[in-house]
Amino acid sequence: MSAIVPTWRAERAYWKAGYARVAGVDEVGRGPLAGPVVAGAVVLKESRAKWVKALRDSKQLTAAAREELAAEIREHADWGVGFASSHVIDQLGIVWATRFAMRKALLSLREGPDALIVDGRESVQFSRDGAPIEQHWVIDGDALCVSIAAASIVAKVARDAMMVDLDCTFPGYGFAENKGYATAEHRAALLRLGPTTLHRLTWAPVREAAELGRAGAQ
DNA sequence: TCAGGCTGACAGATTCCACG
DNA sequence: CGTGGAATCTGTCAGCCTGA
Repeated sequence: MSAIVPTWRAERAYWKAGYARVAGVDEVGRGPLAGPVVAGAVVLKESRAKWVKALRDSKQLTAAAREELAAEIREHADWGVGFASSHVIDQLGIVWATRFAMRKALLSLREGPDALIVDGRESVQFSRDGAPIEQHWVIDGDALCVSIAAASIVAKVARDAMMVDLDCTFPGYGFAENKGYATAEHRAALLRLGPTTLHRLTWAPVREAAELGRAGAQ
């Protein structure tokens, strides 16, 4: 992994153009077999520019560093998270569920944003009070853009906490460790215990486990 | 000309291995 | 021990190609 450091370039361009509240948006939890997809939205202040040193792609941070940064973001920035359950993912598909979670994250901000910097490839137009919001999509944005990196950290920490809680509700799958991802242990538990309401039934490994469970029961 | 299929690029993440 | 790269898994989408 090259040492790419996120920059304020996109935010500064918007600030210069008169957009005061620029929200970075990112989602986590697209790949797992179980659990929700979670989106984060963060509006950073220009005065917090020192964060550029600490903020990186959430995947490149240790869990402790993520927790620490998430606490700082929650204290000093306007932030929100949105969820789309596994049921919504099965109903809408992962892409629309992701957009649904992003919309909820934006709605949970204290104030509506003037402009958005969104991780990914342009796929949807977000709006505020019925009017389209100025938006800029950045591929690999969590590694390139500070606001998106902050949003990815908030979303990741929120989702991890949720999966730890759900580990108590659905013991035996190791959600606290695997966060719903298809580790060998999780796959083995899926075959042994069958899918729960947390599992994405449209995902092939989950569907196969459900079918094997049904065949075994017959 | 148009519909359908294929391919590659993109998103999320984990695991394993090599290297400094 | 920490870091980085490759391979792996999931799904969506845009663009190109092919055949009717």
